[in-house]
Amino acid sequence: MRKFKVYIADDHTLFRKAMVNLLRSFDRVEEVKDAENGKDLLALIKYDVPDVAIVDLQMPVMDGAETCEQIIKKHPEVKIIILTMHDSHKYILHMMEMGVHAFLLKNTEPTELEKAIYSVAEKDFYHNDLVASVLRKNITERKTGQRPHFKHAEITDREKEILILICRELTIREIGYKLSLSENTVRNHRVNIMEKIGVNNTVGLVKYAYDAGIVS
Amino acid sequence: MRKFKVYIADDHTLFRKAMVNLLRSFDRVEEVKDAENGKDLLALIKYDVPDVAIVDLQMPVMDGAETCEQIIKKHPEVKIIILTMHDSHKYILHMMEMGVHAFLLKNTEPTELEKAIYSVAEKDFYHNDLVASVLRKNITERKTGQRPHFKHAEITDREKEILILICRELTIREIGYKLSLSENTVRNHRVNIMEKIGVNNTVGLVKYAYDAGIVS
DNA sequence: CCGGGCATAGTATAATTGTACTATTTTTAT
DNA sequence: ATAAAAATAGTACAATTATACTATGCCCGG
Repeated sequence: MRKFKVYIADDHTLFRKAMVNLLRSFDRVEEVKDAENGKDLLALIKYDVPDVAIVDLQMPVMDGAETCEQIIKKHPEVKIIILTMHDSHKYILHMMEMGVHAFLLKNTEPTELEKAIYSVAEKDFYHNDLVASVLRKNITERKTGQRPHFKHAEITDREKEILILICRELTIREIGYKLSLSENTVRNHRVNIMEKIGVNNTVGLVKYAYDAGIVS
Repeated sequence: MRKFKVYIADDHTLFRKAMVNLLRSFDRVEEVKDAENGKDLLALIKYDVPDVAIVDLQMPVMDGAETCEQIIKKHPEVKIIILTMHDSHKYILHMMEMGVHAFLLKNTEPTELEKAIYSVAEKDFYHNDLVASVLRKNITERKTGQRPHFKHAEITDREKEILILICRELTIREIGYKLSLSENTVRNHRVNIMEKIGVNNTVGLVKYAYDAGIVS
């Protein structure tokens, strides 16, 4: 039986350290390292490549999506398991397209995590209910034509910057002033974000920002 | 050296189970039980009273605040440690008044958690930077008169109901229709919530709901 | 039985957000 | 080098939210 090297990135120290304990208790995990954000995880990987990387979607400094993109680009042999708080379909689909190997909610059982680790390491993908529901929903929506064809939730850096300021309770005017932009420009970015993530009001924006780990 | 019984409530199974492992590794912790929400925790306590209860602030079914209120009322001898994701001052102050014994961010070191457990069990309160900053900020705000005197963040049930619907991206009109209320009534509730929690726009509302565990 | 908080509902106005476009320049990727 | 994507800025109008009040009936605790 092969044994695996597993790295984990999560900004919540308590959770992360507890997870390290848990992972070490798994029979076929032989080495565990942890990082508190995506950047540090990448540094670890550069130094020594693991079999599996467990990445929290919600992280400051470098969020889960960006981290995965980097890992896949530089080390495609590393299998990635995403941990997420909420089963927000939008970016899960996006990340599946990116080539992530598993998605787990933070309220799964430890044994399921263990299964997922072995599955991605050996069979490349771990298929669970979360993934199934995302796929099903995507099909349904495409069929009924709701949210026409799912514009990818690929927020640009500028858009992310503005989203963060929105979440700091700044108005369009204040953001314009802060970034030395016309109010119209800010408004346009705002609209573009809303279209990309498929919402139509402020509430949707803030929820997305939370769920995607853009704000914490 | 006395040893302690510790219970933990958190809806994220992975985190909770990992925490159970961690807690069991502490020298002076002799027994650990876990519950996935406030209700279950109360049931456990009813059956057998622990020395310390660790409660996640963000929980569905019965949120942290409500859970603590119940514990303090029925079992004042149980020491309570609140775990919170974000250092949102507002309800920390409120919960301090309620008589909670410690506040820890989820990104503290395991050793600090250990210290906190022993401290609350023996000395009744664990004082850390988070608590200090909340107290300091409260003093400052009272002095400068911002947010006049801190109206308690005690959202009523009706208000909570409306807040939840706001977070589901419903407009005032839609909420009014859904609850068979006048739009004006809904608007008034909305304003009252905003005043109670000290925000002045939708973004603040949604962030509060997230941080307080009212929505997940 | 009385005050206070709560839920209800109203009026009126200001401010901000949401929708729907066009258009120019800059940056990026092939 | 060129096409696509991103960032910039604009106009105009509709819809919603935010602010600031008044007012009434209800229920609960002292």
